[in-house]
Amino acid sequence: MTTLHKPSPDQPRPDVAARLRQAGLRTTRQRLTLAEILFADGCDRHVTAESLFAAAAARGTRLSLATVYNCLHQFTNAGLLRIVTVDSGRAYFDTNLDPHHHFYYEKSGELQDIPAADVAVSSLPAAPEGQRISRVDVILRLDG
Amino acid sequence: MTTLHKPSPDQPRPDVAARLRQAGLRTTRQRLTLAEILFADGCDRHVTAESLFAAAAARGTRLSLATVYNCLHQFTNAGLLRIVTVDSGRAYFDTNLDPHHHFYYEKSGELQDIPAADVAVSSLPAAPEGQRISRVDVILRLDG
DNA sequence: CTCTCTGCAAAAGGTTTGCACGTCC
DNA sequence: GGACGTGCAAACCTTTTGCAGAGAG
Repeated sequence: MTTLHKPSPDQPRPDVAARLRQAGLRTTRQRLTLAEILFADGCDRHVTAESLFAAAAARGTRLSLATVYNCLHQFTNAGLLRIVTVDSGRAYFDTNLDPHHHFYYEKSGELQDIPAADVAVSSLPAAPEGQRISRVDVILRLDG
Repeated sequence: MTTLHKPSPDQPRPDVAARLRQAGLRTTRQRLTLAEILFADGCDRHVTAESLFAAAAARGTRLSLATVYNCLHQFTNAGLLRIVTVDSGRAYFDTNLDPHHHFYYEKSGELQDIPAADVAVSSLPAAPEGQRISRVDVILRLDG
């Protein structure tokens, strides 16, 4: 049996904990909570620091906003998240690591994935001398 | 001959002043200075509020950063500029209004235009129900 | 003369940092 | 026990706002 004397609301699933360890991150309570929210069901998520903080608060975990920022960057550096830049003033973090693109609802600030296959970028210019293209971002802005 | 008694360093060219008036904006000293920097030579420019502020200061015009922000938004609303979002935390303004895309040098923060013709986006997904695609942004991120 | 723009300072986000304390291994 | 993470508050940076005074038409 597992630890029975601590029926916390953010009881981590083993795969989430393993995922953190594989990424070289210690499995602290706060990281497990955030990882659980982000990765547990395998769905693609787009979060901001603020929205993730709210989600953690909603499930009863007490942690500070600074820790959310720290964890988001640690997860990003560990290759568990990537940053989507669609708005100067707010950073979005995306759990979907495969190449893909985004719809951005400018009114609501929502993001929606577009599978890479749905956008055919058939020709690209060469990178300038001495440069390497690290990523191709396609953003379809929706004004409705 | 034109006004000789005022050899100011930001003597506006007539076309810049006309451009402001056509856009429905009063030709104030500050706007003329900024418009001169942005539009005078017809080259495409990418500025941030801070860089434009510095450019204005460099040519000896005294104006406040808040005014630069105000003017940038006024120019944008008047259709003289557009915003390029490549970095959450800083807004770039682009004098090139034609459809086109961007190289973004992540190290230096520089932007470089890519003509629309150089990027062939041959298929796009349909906009979600009730939505309209207001813009397609393609950003090629360079890490060098 | 009126209406709008500007300047300033202050506030408002969002994000980062420094340091003492706590906790994972 | 030692290294690493966390919490808090304060700092930071970019951007916005409110209001009094200046300038354009």
